[in-house]
Amino acid sequence: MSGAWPPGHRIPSEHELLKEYQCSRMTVNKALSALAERGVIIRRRKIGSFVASPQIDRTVMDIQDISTEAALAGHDHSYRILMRRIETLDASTATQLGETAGAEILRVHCLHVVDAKPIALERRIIMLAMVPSARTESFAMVPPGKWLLDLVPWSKARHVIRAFSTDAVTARLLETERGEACLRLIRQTWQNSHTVTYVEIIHPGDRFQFAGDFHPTERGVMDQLPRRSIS
Amino acid sequence: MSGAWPPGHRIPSEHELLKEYQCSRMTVNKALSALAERGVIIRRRKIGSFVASPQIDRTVMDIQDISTEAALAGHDHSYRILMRRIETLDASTATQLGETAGAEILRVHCLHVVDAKPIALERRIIMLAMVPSARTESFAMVPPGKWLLDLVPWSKARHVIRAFSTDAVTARLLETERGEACLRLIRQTWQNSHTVTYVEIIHPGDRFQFAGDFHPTERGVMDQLPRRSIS
DNA sequence: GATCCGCTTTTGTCTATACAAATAGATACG
DNA sequence: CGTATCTATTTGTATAGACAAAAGCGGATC
Repeated sequence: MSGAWPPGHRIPSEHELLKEYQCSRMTVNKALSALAERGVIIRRRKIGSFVASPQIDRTVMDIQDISTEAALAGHDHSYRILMRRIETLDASTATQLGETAGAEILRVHCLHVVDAKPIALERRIIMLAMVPSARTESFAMVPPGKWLLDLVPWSKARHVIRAFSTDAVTARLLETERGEACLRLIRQTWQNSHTVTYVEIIHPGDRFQFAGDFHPTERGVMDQLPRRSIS
Repeated sequence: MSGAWPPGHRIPSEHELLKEYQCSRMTVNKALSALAERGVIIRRRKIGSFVASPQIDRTVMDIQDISTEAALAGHDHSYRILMRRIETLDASTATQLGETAGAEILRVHCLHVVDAKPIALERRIIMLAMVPSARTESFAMVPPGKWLLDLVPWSKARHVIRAFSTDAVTARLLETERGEACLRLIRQTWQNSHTVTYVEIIHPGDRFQFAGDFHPTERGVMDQLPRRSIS
């Protein structure tokens, strides 16, 4: 990490390292495997281990549930259910989600308020086949995001972040100017290749950002600190 | 991952698993440690291992160099250097970067064009103390992002994604409407706690998004596929 | 000269064993 | 009853040894 060995430089073999550090091969191997997993080095049998080119900037972003996040940051969070309706999936939305039309869904719209300011507008679709208990849940006590995370395990998630100019309705709800730049986070969550939920969360651009740190060396690539902060 | 064990459920101890799977404890331990590193389970001595609550959605985003990315996607990429100037760091920028004022920097502005459409406006600061060879580099052949990645190893990076309404200058360069919502990616890269480069990349909102997938189970959390796509 | 075979190096993975660290629960003690 | 100590369990980490898999290299064979 000092940069003394440039990308492509061959690092000592396990055998050389175990002599240098006076430890067993398993120990050296574990360390090098961890580096390889983090993409710091590349290893090939018979060839050796090489410093990887950091061509690809990987960053780990924690995109948390809003209520949890606000609580962690010591902010006051509340929310209001704007809409809650059981529908069947129309053809175009079904295609978008990769599901079949006609499936029963629960549509929930929800406005999140932190420190008396609207911070997010959440538009969510919950597949009732995957989450039957949502049918009778009012979300009066627990917001839908948190409720789902606590209850339904998921095996795959996809996040997309886009920019978005507010339309009149969104601007009014978020108490911003119409046309204001917003961040739009789209998340689809699956369990065994079935969609569990699809959610669009719109954040006012002047009050929100997503952040991620990447430190290849520090213990636990996944154990990094702050990701998304309320500004 | 099937969901049969809900979050908080205690999974069998290493000793029970090695009996079940007829393998050594090291093998079981390696598997469980890998799951713990990915955040699928939580392990505590004497207590046991438990299915983690997937409260925190982690997503890995590859935020690549634009030219590399365009090449991968089979798009035609070109760029134009708009400005290239050696300056000294003023007080407010120095504070922003966490560096000391007066340091020599190279400021480079660059417009990236993919398939004849402007796709990104890059405003970059390179710390000349960390990258002395940048002083004589014209960036005529290789864009600054790629040039830096190939040459200078980094040990830490921070990414911030924000929404941004274009001002008149930016809108003209990106050939969009003024006030159009844009994605603004800010990246600061360090080498041993010294800033190497700071860059702001502004993407037109209608042509860009950031995406990330997360599959906790699949081999290599870091080996996932596409992150940022040109739409 | 081309192809195949075997040798060597290096990583990948497993086993069996050992001891350390954390800590819940039981026990002893004041 | 409260506190300290002991014990058992479970994870964390290390060692030494073994064999497998990939792949470069050299030599034998045709």
